[in-house]
Amino acid sequence: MAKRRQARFTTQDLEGLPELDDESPTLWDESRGEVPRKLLTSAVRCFASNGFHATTTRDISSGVGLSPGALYVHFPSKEDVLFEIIRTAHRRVLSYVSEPAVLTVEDPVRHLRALVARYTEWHARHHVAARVSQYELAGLSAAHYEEIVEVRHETNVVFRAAVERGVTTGVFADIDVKRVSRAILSLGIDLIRWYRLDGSDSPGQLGEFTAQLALKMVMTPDIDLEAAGVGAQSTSAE
Amino acid sequence: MAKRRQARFTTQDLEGLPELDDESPTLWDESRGEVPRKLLTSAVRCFASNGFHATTTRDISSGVGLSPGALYVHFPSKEDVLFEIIRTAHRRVLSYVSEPAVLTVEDPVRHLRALVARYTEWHARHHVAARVSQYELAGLSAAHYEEIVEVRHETNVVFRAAVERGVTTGVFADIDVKRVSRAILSLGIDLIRWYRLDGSDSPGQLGEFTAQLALKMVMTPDIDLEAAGVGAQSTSAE
Amino acid sequence: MAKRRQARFTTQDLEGLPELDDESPTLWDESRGEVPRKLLTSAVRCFASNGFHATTTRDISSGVGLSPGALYVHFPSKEDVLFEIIRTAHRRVLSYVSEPAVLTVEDPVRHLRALVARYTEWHARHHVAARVSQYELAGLSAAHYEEIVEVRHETNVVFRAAVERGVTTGVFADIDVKRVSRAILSLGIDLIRWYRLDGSDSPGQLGEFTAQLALKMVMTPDIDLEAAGVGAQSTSAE
Amino acid sequence: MAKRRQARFTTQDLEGLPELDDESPTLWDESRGEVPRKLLTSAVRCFASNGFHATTTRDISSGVGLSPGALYVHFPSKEDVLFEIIRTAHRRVLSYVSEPAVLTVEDPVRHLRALVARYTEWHARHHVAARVSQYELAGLSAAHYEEIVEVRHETNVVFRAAVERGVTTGVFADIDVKRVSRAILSLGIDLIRWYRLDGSDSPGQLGEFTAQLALKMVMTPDIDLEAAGVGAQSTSAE
DNA sequence: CATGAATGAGGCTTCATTCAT
DNA sequence: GATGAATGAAGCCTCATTCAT
Repeated sequence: MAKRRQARFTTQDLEGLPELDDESPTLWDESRGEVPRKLLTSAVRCFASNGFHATTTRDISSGVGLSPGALYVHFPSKEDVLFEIIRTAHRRVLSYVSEPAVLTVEDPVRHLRALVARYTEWHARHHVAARVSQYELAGLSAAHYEEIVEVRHETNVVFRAAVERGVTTGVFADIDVKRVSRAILSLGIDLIRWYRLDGSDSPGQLGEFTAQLALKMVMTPDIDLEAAGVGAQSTSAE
Repeated sequence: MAKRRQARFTTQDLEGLPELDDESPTLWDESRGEVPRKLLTSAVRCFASNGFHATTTRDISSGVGLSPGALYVHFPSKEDVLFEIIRTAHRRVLSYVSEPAVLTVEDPVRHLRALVARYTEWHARHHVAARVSQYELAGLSAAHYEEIVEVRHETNVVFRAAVERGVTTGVFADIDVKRVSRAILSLGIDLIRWYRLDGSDSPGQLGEFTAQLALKMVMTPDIDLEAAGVGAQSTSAE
Repeated sequence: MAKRRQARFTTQDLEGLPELDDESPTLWDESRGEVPRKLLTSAVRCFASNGFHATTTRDISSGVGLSPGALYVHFPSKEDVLFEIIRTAHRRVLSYVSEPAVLTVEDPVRHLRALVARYTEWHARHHVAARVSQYELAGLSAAHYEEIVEVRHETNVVFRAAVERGVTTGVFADIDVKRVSRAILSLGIDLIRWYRLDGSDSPGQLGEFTAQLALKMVMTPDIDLEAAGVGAQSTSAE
Repeated sequence: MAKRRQARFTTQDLEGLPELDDESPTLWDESRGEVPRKLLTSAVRCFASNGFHATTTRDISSGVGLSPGALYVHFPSKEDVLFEIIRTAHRRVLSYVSEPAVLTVEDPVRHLRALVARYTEWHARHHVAARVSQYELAGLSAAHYEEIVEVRHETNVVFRAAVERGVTTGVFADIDVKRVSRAILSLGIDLIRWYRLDGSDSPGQLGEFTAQLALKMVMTPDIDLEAAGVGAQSTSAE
C-alpha cells in the first residue's frame, strides 16, 4: 500500500550533477559556520527535487552525512531552513540587480538590458535555489511569507522603474509599463522550470538573449495586423 | 513557530472567490459522475493552495462535504486524483491550441498570434488548475509523469512549428526558433504564478496582450545597441 | 545508555489489581462512546502509575488493545485526555459533596461530618483517578488549568462555609476557619498518596474515621499545655 | 492547543521569589563543591515547577548559567540528581525530628507537639524541595526508590511511637494509633501542595498550628453525635 | 454509495547523554 | 572543568488507506 514519495530526483541523483554542487554553496552568508551552510545546500537540493513537504529532515541531514537530529543544532525548524534559503535567494537577486554597475547606467536601453541580463543570468546560475525560492513559498509561515513579499516588491519596483524611464524619455515605444514589466520578469524567472547548467546556454548567454527579447518588447510599437501586410484570406479567418 | 500547514488559501477562502468556482467544474469529462467531478474540483483548489503533499485526502473530500473514505469510492489513490487533474489540463491546452480555427490560419503572423492568445487565455482562465498542472508534477508517479511529458512535448512542437514557419517564409525576422519558442511559452505560462480572475485583465485581454509581445519578439530584428542611437557616455559604460 | 522511564507500575501490573478496574469506568459521561471511555480508563491507570509525561500515547491506546493512532480518533491530544480526566474528577467530587442529602443537613456537626465523610470516601474509592487529578495538574495547558482552579475553589468554599457556620452558631469551638478548613481538606485528600482499595479500610470506614478527626479539630478548644496537667520537667524542655 | 511544557513556573519566575532562593541552597552537603550545589538547587526549582520528566537537563544547567554538558561533570545522570535531592530531603526531615531536643522530651503531649511542629515547619520552610521529594518519587530507579522507602519508614516509626506512648501512658485518648499517626503525617505533608513562604503563615506558625490540631486529634475522645446535643430533626436526617 | 473508526507507517522534533576541544 | 556539536532513541501526532456497517 501507499506508494508515497516516489521522489523522481533523490539526493544521490543530484550528487551526480556537479553543476548543482557548485552553485548553492556560494550563496550563504559566511557568518554561518560550515555545517549550517552545508545543510542549507543539501536542503536546496532536496526541496528543489522533491518539494518542501516531500522532503524529510532526515533527507536534509543525511545529505551532509549527519544524523536526523543534527539539523536542529543549527536551525530551529525545517520551515526556518526553507525561509533562510528563500530569503537569501531573494536578497541576492535584489542586490545583484541593484549594484552600482547597473544602477548608474544612464541610457534606458542599456540600463534595461543590463537589468534583464543580470536578473536572468542569476536565475540561470542559481536555478536550483531559485526553483525553491519561487515554487516553495507555500511552505513558509505567514510571517515569513510577508517578509519575502517585501523583497519581491522591491525587485519588481526596480524593473518597473527602468521600463518607465524608457517610456517617459521617449526612448521606448508607448507601451503599458506595468504589463510589460511583468512579462519581462516572467522571461527572467520562468527559465528555472527547465534550465540546466549543462545545457547549451551558459547563464551569461541566456541573459543576453533574454535581454534582447526584453528590448524588442519595449522598443517595438504595437504591430498592426492590417498594416503588417497580411493577406486578405487570413483576415477573415480570425 | 511555523504552524503545520498554515495554508494561505484554505478551501473556505477559495469558496469565497466565485471565479475560482466557475472555472474547474467545466474541465472534467462528462463521462464521469457528478461526485467525482466535484472531488476533482475540490482537489484542484486544495492542491493549488497548499500543494499536493500538504493536502490531505480529508481536505479534498470534506471540501465536497463528504467523509474521508468517500474519495476512495471514486479514485484509487490521491496520486490518481492528481494525475487526472494534470492529464486533463494538459490535454485541454493541447486541444485548445490545436483546434481547426487556429491550425488552418495560413498567415504565420495571425497563426502565431492566435496560438499565443489562446494558450495564454487558457492558462489565465484556468489558472488554478494550471498551477497544479505545472507546479505539482513532482507529485506524480514516474509512469504518470512520462505520460504528461508526452503531451507537453506535443504542445511545444505546435509552437515551435509556428515560429519556424514564420522564419522560413521570411515573415518573421531571422531569430533563434528554439529559444524564442521557449520564451513565448514562458510568457503564456508564467502568468499562473500571479494571475487572478478578479484582476484588471480578462483572460482574453491578457491573451491579446501576450500575443502582441510574442509578435514583437519574432518580427523585430536584433537590436544593435550602437545603432540604437545611444549616447557616447553609456557606450563606454558597457 | 539512557535508562529512561523505569515505570514502576506498568499497565500490566495494574491490570492485576481488579479494584483499579472497577473504579474508573464508572466515572465517565455516558454520552461518550465505549471506546473513548475505555481510553480514559486506560489513561487514568497509566498517568497514575507513571505520571503524565512518562506515559506515552502508545501506552494508553495499547492498554485498550488499540493501535497508537487510535487515541486521536477520539481525543485531539494527550493533554486533552488528561484534562478530561481531571475535569471529570473535580466535577464529580464537587457534585458528590453538594448533593441535597448533605446540603440540607441543618445541624453543623452532622453537616461537616457528612461533608468530610463523603469527600474522603470519594477520594478513597477513586484514589487512582484522584491521584491523577491532584498530582498531574502541571500537565495541563494554562487555559485548562484555569478551568480546574475554578472548580477547586468552589469545593473549598463548600468546606469553608460549613466550618464557618459551626463557628458562627457557637456549635464549634472558636477556631481559625480558613486554616482548619485547609487542614480538613488535607486529611481528605492526602490519603490518595497511600490508599489502596484492598487495604484494611473501606472507603466508607475511612470516611467516617476522617470525619471524626475533623470534628475533633473543630469542636475542641485549643489545648493549653500548662493547664493540660503537664509535669514541670517537660515545661522547661520546650 | 496545549503547548509543549507550558511550565507554569519557569526558572525565571522562581528567581523572582527570593524566599525560594534562600531555602534550597542550605540543604546540600557542604562536602560538595559550589557548582554541584547550585545545580541541585536549580534542579529542585525545575522539578518542582514542571515535574521531573518535563524538566530537561538543559533547563537545569542553564538555570545556573552553564552549558548542557556541564551537568554531567558533576552527576552521572538526571535521575541521580533527582535521587540526590530526594535522599537529602528525606534524611534532613528524619534527622530534624530526631534531634535530642525532641527525642528527650518526656511528656507525650509536649513530645508529639514538638514532633509535629518540627515536621510541619521543615516541610513549610523547604516546601519546594519537599514537593520534589514527595511527588517525583516515580522518577527514581527501583533501587533508589527502595532506599527512600527505608527512610520514610523510619520517619513514620518515630511518629507512630510518639502517638503510641501517649495512648499507652493514658495521656492521650483511646485512639487508633496507626490511623491517627497517618493523619498527623498527612497534615504535616500536604501543605507542600499549597504553601508559599510569602503567605500569611511563617513555617514556625504553621508548625504550631498543626501541632495543636494533632493534639486535638489524639487527646479528644470520639465524638458521640447523640450526646453532642444535636437537635432531633437532624438526628433522623442522618 | 457513503461512512467513519481504525491502522500502521512515518515525519518533525526533543532530549539525555557523549566526546573532542 | 566546561563547552557545545552531535547522536540516536523515542514521543506526539498525522495521514493515506482499508473495511465493516
